[in-house]
Amino acid sequence: MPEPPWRTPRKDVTRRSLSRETIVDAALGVLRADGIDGVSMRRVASELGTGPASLYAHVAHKDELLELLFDEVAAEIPLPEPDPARWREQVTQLWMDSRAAMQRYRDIARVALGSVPLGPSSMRLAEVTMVLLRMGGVPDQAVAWAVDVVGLYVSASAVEGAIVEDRKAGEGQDPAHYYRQVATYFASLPPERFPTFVGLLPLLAKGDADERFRFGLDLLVGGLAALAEES
Amino acid sequence: MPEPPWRTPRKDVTRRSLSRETIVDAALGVLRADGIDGVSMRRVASELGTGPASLYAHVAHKDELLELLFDEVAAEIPLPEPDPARWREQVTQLWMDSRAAMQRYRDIARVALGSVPLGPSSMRLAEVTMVLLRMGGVPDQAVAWAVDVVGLYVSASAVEGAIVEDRKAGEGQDPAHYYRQVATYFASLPPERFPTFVGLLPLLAKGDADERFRFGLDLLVGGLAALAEES
DNA sequence: TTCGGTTCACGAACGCCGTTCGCTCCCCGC
DNA sequence: GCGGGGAGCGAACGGCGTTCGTGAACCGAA
Repeated sequence: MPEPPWRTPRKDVTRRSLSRETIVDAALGVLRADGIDGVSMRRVASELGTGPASLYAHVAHKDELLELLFDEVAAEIPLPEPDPARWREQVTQLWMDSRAAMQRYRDIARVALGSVPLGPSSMRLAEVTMVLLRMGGVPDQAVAWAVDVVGLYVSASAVEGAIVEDRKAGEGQDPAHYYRQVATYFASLPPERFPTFVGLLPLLAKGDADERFRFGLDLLVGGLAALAEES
Repeated sequence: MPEPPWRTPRKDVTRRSLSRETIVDAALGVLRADGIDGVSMRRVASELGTGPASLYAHVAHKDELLELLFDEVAAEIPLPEPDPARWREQVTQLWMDSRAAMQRYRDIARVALGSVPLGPSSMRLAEVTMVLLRMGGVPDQAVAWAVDVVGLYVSASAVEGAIVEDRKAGEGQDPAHYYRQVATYFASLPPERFPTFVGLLPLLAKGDADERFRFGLDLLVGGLAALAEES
């Protein structure tokens, strides 16, 4: 039913429609579609049919929005019911799940590396991690530091994964193109200057991102287990 | 000696004055002064008395400039003369030196996490790392993956260090202000929801950045050494 | 020595960005 | 019924990376 033309047109959008929640939801959508660089105040606002200024009533600045976003992702990480007999398996799984959750949201991990995550879900994650490690007999000081160290490793790995994923999809259409480029570069290296590197080339490319992540994770968890035993 | 006013004024800057080297030098200066966010094409150009367009004759885009910058920093990392008897000590030192070099240039480490460093100095670093690990008897596949994993950890730790450093210096003048803020937040956490976290609070704050970095590094190197022995 | 071509320098502009200002208008409590 | 506070938002500020087109400087050939 069209309005008579002499009526002053009213916005059909219900007023008071914005909220932290709707904003974060919209931002999550943009994040999934275009990655963290796509998440601009303007873009999120236009997704909600408004301008960037409107967001500032609900969010102090972009960084705050990004932290809310990260915590939303952290909320998706499944937390285990701590079982003393399987602590090692459980921490490993928890951290693999953390990385997987970040990977699902492109390069959201960059947020974690650009600030100390202090949201409720991030804190719960830290709490559960500590419980598991303590249960395994890891010394308290090591527990405290391990949360930090492993968080760093998991986030960094997720960031790297997102970059490679983007590079594969970027500009060209052939996902293998990026690998071929790097492989060509490596193959062109002077063997007399980089003998070991060139010698290990086939092994460098081996394994997918998950395997390589798992390798580092096992080193860290193994080290923590060793600390637990010697104490 | 002033010019007669009827002469068309000439630029007193010698033409052909720009080069990759002068640009990278200027950018390094900005980096030290204002961190990576201060390094904009405009800022670097104005440091050289010109406009941003002039840089594009020597550098394809900003990312390329940042990679050149990173490699310059990597060149400052002292490389050891490999000694089989001291391989473990030497890798540890090498990685601590890597982190220190990045720390000297604020948040340059963000560049390493935002791309795979392939510059000559970065490659030399990888080569030497591999030589040391192989010398220690670490299995080849582990050597190949370890370069990646440890690089991630070192860079991530440097990024985190730079953030904390910036937060300490940021806006307020009191460096302790930031710590007090975080401590207050932690102290306000409900102990019934985060019992372990709150219980370990004193230990979380313990140790400076170097000690905490060293902790994670020892976990990784220890894990690699264990792999070396069992093979 | 002159002349053409190539290369570098660079002013101006395009289309983004985060954030602020100030105005309008709605909703809630009185 | 009404006043005040807060949400919504158009416009603007100052910054960004990058491109385009113009012009000056240099170099080799004629």
